[in-house]
Amino acid sequence: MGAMITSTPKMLSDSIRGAGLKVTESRLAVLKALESQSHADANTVFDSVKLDLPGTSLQAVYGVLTALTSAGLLRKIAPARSSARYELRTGDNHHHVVCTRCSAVQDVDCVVGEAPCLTPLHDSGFAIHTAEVTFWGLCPACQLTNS
Amino acid sequence: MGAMITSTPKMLSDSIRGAGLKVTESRLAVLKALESQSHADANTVFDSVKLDLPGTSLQAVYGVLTALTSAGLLRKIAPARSSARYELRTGDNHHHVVCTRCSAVQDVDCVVGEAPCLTPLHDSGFAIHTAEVTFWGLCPACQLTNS
DNA sequence: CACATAATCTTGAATTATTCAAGACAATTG
DNA sequence: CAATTGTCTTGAATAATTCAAGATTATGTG
Repeated sequence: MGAMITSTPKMLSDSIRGAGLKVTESRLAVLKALESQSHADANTVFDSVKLDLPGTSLQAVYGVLTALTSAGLLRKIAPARSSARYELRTGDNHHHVVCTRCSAVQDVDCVVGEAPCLTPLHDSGFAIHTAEVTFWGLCPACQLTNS
Repeated sequence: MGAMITSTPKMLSDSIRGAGLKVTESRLAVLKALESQSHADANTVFDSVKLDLPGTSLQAVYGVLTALTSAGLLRKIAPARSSARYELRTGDNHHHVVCTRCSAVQDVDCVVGEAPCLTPLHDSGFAIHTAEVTFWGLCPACQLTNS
């Protein structure tokens, strides 16, 4: 579960280049950060990136996250009440559980396997391209806290 | 679809009181606004409310929306890239389609009837109380616009 | 119905996440 | 290695939302 991917720099470079983007230190660092810590928000990614590249600005991280997201390398999730989170786009079909209290995010596989809820609708008039399922609840740690 | 509800002031008052809250002009006005325009954000609700109660502040609207939401009278939805939207809690089980371009929101019934995707999971360790499905796509109007 | 009390609203300001803009700099192409 | 275009840095702006203090009001009680 949440198996940590450990890509080589070359693999990361290739995926960035393959998406038609220039390969930069910042982009490599952001991908690396998200490999070790999925569902991180911009600020958390920023903190990780700074360890390797102290000169990096928060705005650069925002730019990289936006670029990689629209290139399809990252997936952005934005649950209510918390800042946007990012994860590597693995291609598998999973959803998220978000803690109502501390905003912790965890992956969950689709309960029903083939994701029937995600079947595109044709009667709405919308041209649907994505579906997203978010579960809300209390994470194990917050269940132990009273009130 | 999206059948407009037209409650009497008495009905609205009763539901507020029934939720253990004081009945105020602002709260009645917010509920009334959301009856005629579902999925409105705080600012839109504010504009509607001002028509009846010119002295109302935006902060009051935020307060009312928060109070009514935690009392269970409203449901708050917060799709990525757009501000939070509110709708009357009707008790039925429906989801939302959000336009990727203009952020329009529309209700959709659960594709599979009994909402299997919403079955609480027990293996995640989370105490799940809510599930939310959001579809993303282009609304009919935006499909006509060229990129 | 007047009062007390606690909830609610108003006004004004602060926060947080995120985006914009202009110029400096760096990655790819040839 | 020079040209080009994309990307990053710095500095500031925006938008949504929240906080705080005092004024006001809804509601239960006498």
